[in-house]
Amino acid sequence: MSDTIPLKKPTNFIRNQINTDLDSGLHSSVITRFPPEPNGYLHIGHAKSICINFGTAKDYDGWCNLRFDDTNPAKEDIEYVNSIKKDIKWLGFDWNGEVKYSSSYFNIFYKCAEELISKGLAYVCFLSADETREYRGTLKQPGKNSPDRDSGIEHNQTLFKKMKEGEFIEGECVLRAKIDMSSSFMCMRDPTLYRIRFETHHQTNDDWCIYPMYDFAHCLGDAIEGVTHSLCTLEFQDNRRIYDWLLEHLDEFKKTDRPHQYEFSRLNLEYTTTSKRKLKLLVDSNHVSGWNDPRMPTISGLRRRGYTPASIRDFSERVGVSKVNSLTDVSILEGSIRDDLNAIAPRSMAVINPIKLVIENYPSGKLESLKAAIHPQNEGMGEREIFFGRELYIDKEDFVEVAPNNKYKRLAINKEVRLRNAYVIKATHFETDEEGQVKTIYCSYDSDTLGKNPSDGRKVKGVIHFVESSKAISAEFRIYDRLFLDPNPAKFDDLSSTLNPNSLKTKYGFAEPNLSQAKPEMVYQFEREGYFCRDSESEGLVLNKTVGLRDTWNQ
RNA sequence: UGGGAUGUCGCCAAGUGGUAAGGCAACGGGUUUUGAUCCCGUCAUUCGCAGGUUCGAUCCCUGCCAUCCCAGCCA
Repeated sequence: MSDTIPLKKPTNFIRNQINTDLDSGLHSSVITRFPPEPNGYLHIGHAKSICINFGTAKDYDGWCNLRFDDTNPAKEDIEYVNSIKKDIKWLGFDWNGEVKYSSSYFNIFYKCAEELISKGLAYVCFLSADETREYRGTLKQPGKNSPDRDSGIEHNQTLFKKMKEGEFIEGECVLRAKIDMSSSFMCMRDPTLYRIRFETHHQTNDDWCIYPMYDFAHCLGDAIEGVTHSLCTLEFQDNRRIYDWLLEHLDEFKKTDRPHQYEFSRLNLEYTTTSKRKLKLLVDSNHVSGWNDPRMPTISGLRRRGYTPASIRDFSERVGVSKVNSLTDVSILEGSIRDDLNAIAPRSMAVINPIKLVIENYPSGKLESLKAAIHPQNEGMGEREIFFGRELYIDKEDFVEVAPNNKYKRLAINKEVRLRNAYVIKATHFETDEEGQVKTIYCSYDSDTLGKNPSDGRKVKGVIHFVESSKAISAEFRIYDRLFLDPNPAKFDDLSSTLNPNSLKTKYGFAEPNLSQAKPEMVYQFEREGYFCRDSESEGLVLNKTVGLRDTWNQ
């Protein structure tokens, strides 16, 4: 799956729009952009947006710019620009040319502001933040004009220059567009274009003390870069009015092929949150070990958990693009990762809840070296060496004293079962400890069943996995579950009431000896258990469970 | 009577005046030294509701209903 391009392209409203624009000749190429604010780590929701922006551009032989929307130095940090670049590359996308920054257009933005002022379309307003709010009116009542709204053009030119020169203190005044204080779109009631911030910016240092607002900077950045289709999420639908207004009122950008904004619905995934604030809370309160905790829906968390870039791209395609508010079933994500991993993950055996099994008719001291396929459906992946001897470990879950019904396929007393890649065995008796827990299982094996079925025609239905005790290596298994109990944690202001106390279970068991060579983030399929990858932040052999195998076994 | 959006199978999601794609999940059956994979099959007389236009509507019109977004000098 990893590198195959689907023959059938998905159809969605964005592609329909692009097709229309290409057919009409409005645009001859497709240019998109992914515009993260460097104030946090990327998560699965961003991944969807990345796939849409980069993926769509690529499919149309266009390109996508990576543009950091860094207009608020108070909240942003270089740390995030680095992690964001890393995550996008890891997902398998390349941006066009150099990384772009809104901040590198600050000079152009400033000139645009001057143009607006000179056209009488912007003014410096001295209302306080509180007064501005009062003047704005409410959803049902119109606002009222600022006292500064009709001050002269030249006066405003001087004032704006003073703002830039640092002659006003933070909050003393702002530059506002002169649009319509009675507009039904709140964002059109003379929106703020520039505010004063005496902050050092990670790209422009102390060059500026005035910073543009998102609504002002975004459309201009798009226009400067020649973006054709500016794709964002639904909550910006109202903002489209200011986006269009600005581009229509600036001489340089009022062109028929100017950018247009289209909004799609953001990703909501069951049992997870994509709220940066809530994610940060989980980290700060130590409910998780960090931003890359394998339970986190961050790109770095998914990566550490064993998700592959291909699986995330596939997931993005499976959920599609629309304008409907939705809550996506986790099984769609799990389906994507299982499909990818099933195709590429080397097979291995590991015992997570070990219990000793002794083969009484197998010679003591004998150790056999056996071959096992690395991938049963892909011989090209070769074979691996596994060991077999008198004492093995099997999983507690694979043994009961008496089988509950005739569909039961695991080990029970007097029942035969195949040891995966090895012999058929039959359990004879077992020992328990003081608490009555099964401690050791004794069995006999049929020496004539290696690589073949019993010659007398006996049918052995069940297959269980094992690992030879002297060669096995100890391993820690981290079994993850959803972080929240409620499928829609967005409903909760306080997430603590819906936190899943069992989102991490640690088990100590054994793995095949060759697992000692496992590289971090390399995913294996432990047969009958699921997919696991070696943890990238731990010293010993720590295996993170990516996802289990599909389990259709119902009693 | 603020405005902007959205409502198609349990979850995503195409379609659009000609009689409902696909994926996930689920459920049957087959293959199988992973209860996995793979294969085959089943799964919306119906498109939020109610009217209307039409030979014919999920698609057009009208009216309802439900949900989401907007009153940062955040993005």
